[in-house]
Order: sequence, then structure tokens, then C-alpha cells
Amino acid sequence: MYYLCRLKTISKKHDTMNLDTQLTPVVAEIINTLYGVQPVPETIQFQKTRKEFEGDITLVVFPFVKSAKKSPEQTAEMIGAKLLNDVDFIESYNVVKGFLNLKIKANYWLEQLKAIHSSENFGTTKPSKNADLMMIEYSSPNTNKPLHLGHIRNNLLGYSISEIQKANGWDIVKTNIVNDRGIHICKSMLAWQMFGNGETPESSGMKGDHLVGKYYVEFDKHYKAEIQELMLQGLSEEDAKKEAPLIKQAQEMLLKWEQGNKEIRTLWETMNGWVYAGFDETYKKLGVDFDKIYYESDTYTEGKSKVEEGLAKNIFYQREDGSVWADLTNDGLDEKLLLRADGTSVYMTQDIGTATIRYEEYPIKKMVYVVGNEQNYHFQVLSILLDKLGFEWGKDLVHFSYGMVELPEGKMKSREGTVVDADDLIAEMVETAHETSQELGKLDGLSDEEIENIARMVGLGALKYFILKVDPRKNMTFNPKESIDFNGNTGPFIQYTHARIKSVLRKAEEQGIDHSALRNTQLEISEKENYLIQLIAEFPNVVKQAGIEFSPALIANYIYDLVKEYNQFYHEFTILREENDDLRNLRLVISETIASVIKTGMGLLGIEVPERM
RNA sequence: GGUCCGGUAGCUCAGCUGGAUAGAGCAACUGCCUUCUAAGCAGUAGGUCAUGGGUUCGAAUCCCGUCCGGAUCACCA
Repeated sequence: MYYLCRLKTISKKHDTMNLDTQLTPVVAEIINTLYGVQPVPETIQFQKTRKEFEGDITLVVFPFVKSAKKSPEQTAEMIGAKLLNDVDFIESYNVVKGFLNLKIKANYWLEQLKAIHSSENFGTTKPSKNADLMMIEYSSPNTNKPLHLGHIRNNLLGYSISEIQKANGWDIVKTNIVNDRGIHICKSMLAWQMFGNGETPESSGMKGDHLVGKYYVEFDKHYKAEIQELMLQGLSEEDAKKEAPLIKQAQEMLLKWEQGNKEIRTLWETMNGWVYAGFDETYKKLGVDFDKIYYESDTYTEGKSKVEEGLAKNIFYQREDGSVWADLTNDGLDEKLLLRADGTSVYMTQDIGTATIRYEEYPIKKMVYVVGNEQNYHFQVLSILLDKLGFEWGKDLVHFSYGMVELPEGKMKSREGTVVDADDLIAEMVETAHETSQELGKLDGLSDEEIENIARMVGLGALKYFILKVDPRKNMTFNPKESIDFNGNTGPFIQYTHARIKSVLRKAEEQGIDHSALRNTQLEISEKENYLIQLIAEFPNVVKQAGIEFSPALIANYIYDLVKEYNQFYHEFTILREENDDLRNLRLVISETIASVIKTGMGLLGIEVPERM
């Protein structure tokens, strides 16, 4: 098992499509010819030429100066001359210190563009019929309170990484394990029984998950009061927490639930039903979904039997009180409880059960858990336990461990009411998007329905992009007042660029311009156009890298770079008014290809892009 | 205390498998709409890459120490 934060990758980040794989063997051959040594493949490193120098791709020659027994400049010069001679698409080279900058012929890039423009699903690999299956678990809510900002990050990451892996040829099953049982669920049930007066989502007009959450808070309030009372009577805080009537009643309720008490089960089903309806609404608004949902109430007993199996095989041991433990001291960890003395299961037991069932139901090649980094230890243990139990996939499970979302004043705390509610946040974003487009007068003349839809896309785009552009492993700060912007490195900026391109393309169509094929690939093109094509050509590598690193942020940052470059181009060049038809068509093809990369890339983040805004 | 993660502009973040003068956005200031959408573009200003060593031709990037922050080490989930 590994944390993604430790994942090392092999491929380079900024390589250009095919180019460095094409050139690497040539360089190896040249080094061999010139200096009589076979270079280690890793020492042949290409990078994108920095903007301040002339060229498209740069070979770092420092690794070869020893075997060349020459200065870096001389070495670079020799290799450059040979490359120019041997490779037909190299136009020229120049040497700066130990850097050999190669300029590639424009024609090479134009041919690339032509191929990209006429290809379908550029940048993504469709899963083949016998593709390996990756199961991705995300969301995994408790059914006692509504979703909040932390869940939003989880959901967006889970959904996006599923799309990204799909684009890398995996067969994906998105799954959700709903934590629908346990003492915390009983707390809200009990509070509702005692103080609810039969309130329902219908009678109160409240969303089901919010209603149940309200009673969870209610429980806590009364529970705390009872603890205070008992402490005044002289009990220690610890004892008071154990002896409070409410907690005892909740435990009693849990016991009844486990025994299948009809009344309790009915209440449980009713209240969970409210919560599910509420969650479905939030998921839908957020645009995330699942292929298969598991419920812990269905899987926890399977965990128990697996643990008992392990006990029988002496993998685990039992204490005098009857509790079952795993001794992980040989793995550098502690001892871990798996079954309580009364035979009830804990979190770990349930995860073992769920994993077992999943592997029975699906031919899983890779199992991914999208869960916060606060549970790193848990997954380390889970991996070892599954391995000990004889599951071959145990040690290979992936914990996609992501950082917490913090507010400017620190961690979100439900007890202090500083939690940012998911539904509220989404509504606010859409509302702001709506106001902004009205202020800008961009949507005049569109139907109310269209305006609503665009506001929804833009508001959600802002939120999603804001969260996904950050490296998932890192904690991030979310300032509700300031964080969400519609300018600069934001979702709306990218969506805007897409809409802008679409507008140009519509006008081209109105004028009857046919740019369906890039006919002339022998054009003189500007540096900006050249660079845009190179950026476009990098897209497939970015998708691949994002898959290897499990990082939607790579996609987000790439699209931003692309869009920023495009806007400069858009400002500097005319497209439709260009008098040279070939050049005009080239610019249309570049624009259209970029619009399509934006759409695909944003799609990998779960963000829609409008045709106009 | 043990283990793990992080510290880059005032703020939010890129860059980190070692490569050229560390980049964006926000906030501040200055320009650019009679021309394909100004949610845009151009510019000014802003840095001891926490800190001290080490490895290297070369370190924000790798190694070690220190400081600061966070997570975790539950018969919670």
C-alpha cells in the first residue's frame, strides 16, 4: 500500500509530444559516436526551452561533458551540429552555457496540429473491452449530518480522479460507502424521538439531511447539559460522560438496532431515507455520481466473520475479556482492536468487510480510497491487515490521501458552528455568478432558462476549479468572503475563454468560412502560434501525468497556462479579418483545437464550459 | 514523546524525479473597448524559497540538524 504523497513518477512533466522520445535515441547514438560511451537513458534530459531563449526544446549537456572531455559549450556545439545534420525537422540550434537549444521547423508543428485537429478524443485513451478495473471509493458520508466543505473537496477529487483514470484507459467503478449505522446515527434518532414532535422534511420544509443534522446537534446540546448537571453532583467529567442518561439511551438504542428491533429499524430507515434524499440532491447539484453504493449496515457483519477467521488461523489473538486484537508491533505499529469484548465491530472491522465484498463482486485490479490524510494511519493498518488475511491486493491498495480544507480562522468545527455547508456554498456561488453576468450584461437576450444554466455552470466552475487547482495532498485555506473570484486563475476565466472562442467560431460559420481541414502546413507562423501548438501537443502527457500522480491540479494548471497564452494571442492577432486565407484558417484551427482541449480538460475536472457567457 | 506531512511575494497558490535571471492570480498603482465577448490584454511594484550545514559543475528542489505549524498514535468513525 502506498500513500500518493510518496509516489514517485518516471515520466517527465514538460516533455513535448513525441519530440523527446523521438530525439532521445538519436542523442544516445550521437553520444556513442562522438565519445564512445553509451549514455544512461536518464542522463538524456530534455526540457522546454525557456521563453527568453530561442528554440523549442533544450538538451541539457552537463551529464556528457565528462566523457566528452570538453567544455560544456564545446560539447553542446558538437552535439548540436550533429543533430542538425541528422534530424530533418530540426531547423537550427544555439548554445547557452551547457544548454543546447533546438529550434524545430514550423512545418513539424503544423503537421502535429493537423493530426490533432482531425483526431477524435485527443488526449484521452478510451478503455478497451478488457481494460483493467479500478474501483474508486469517495464521498463516504455519515448519515447524521449534511455535507460540508470538506466533503466537497473529497467529492470533487474523487469524481475528477475517476474521470482522469478513465481517460487513461482504466475501467472505473465509482463507489461510495455510506456510514449508515452506529452510535452517532442513534444520537440523532434518539433526539428526534424525544424532541422532534414528529417533524418531517415535508412538515418543516427542511432538506432531509439538514433536518437530521439538526437533531444530531440537539442531542449534543442536551447531552452536554446532562454532563454539566452530573458534574455539579460531584462526578468527574469522564464518569459524567459515561453516566449521562442520554448516552445510555443511545447505546441502548444501538443494541436494539443490532438485535433488529422493529420499531427502531423503522425509525432508522425513515430517517436515513430523509438523509439519502438530501444527499442525492447535493450530489446532483455538485455533478458527482456513483456506480455502486455500499452501506455499512450490509457489510459490517462480513468484517466480523473475516476477523473470526483470522482469529481461528492465529493471525489475531483474543484477550481475557473476549476482545480481538491484531499485533502489528513487528510492522512497527501498535496493537489494533478489531472486535470489542461484546462482539461488536469497529471501523476497521467494517472496512475489512466492505473490501471483502467488493472483491467478490468486481474483478478489481486496483482499489483506491479517497480519504483525508487524517486517516493515513488507518489505511496503513488496513493494508497490513488485509495482507495478513491473505488478500493479495491488500498491500497494493491506494490511499488517495488529501489535505484538509481550513478556514482563515482555522479548522472547521461543527461544534463551534464554523462549518461551511455544502448546499449553502453552492447556492451562494451560483447566485454570485448570476449577479456578475447581469452586471456585465453578457446574457441579455437569452432565455431565463439559459441564463440560469450558465450561472450554474459558472458558479460551480468557480468553486470546483478553486478547490481542484490546489495540489490534493496539501491543506488548503478557503476564505468564504475572498476565495471565490471570477477573474485571474479561476474557473470562470477559463470558461470565458472557451465561450469567446466559440463566439468566433460561430461568426466564422456565419461567414461561410470552411476551416475543417488544415490544408497548408508550409506556412510562416509567428512564435505565439508556434508556442500555442506546442502547448496543445503537451495535453496527452499532462493527462497521463495527472493519472500517475492522481492530481487534477496538473490538469487545472495546464489549462490555465494554455488559456492565458491563448488570450494573449487573441488580443495580439486578428482571426476572421486576416486576409491570408491559409493563415486565417490556421488561426481558426488553433482556436477550435484549444476550445476542445479546454472542454476535455475541464471535463476531467468535472467542470462544464458554456458556449457563451 | 514516536511516526507522518507541510513552511515559496501582504494573501491564495504554481514550480520540487537537481538545471539557465524563482512564476501566476488576488490586493495596490498606470494604460488599452468605433475592430472577432474588457469575466480580457499590457505595464509598475512586491522574494534571505522558515533556518543552519552538507552533496554537486549546478539546490526552492536531494541529505542531516534546528525552529514553527498541522495530522496521527481511541473499545470514535
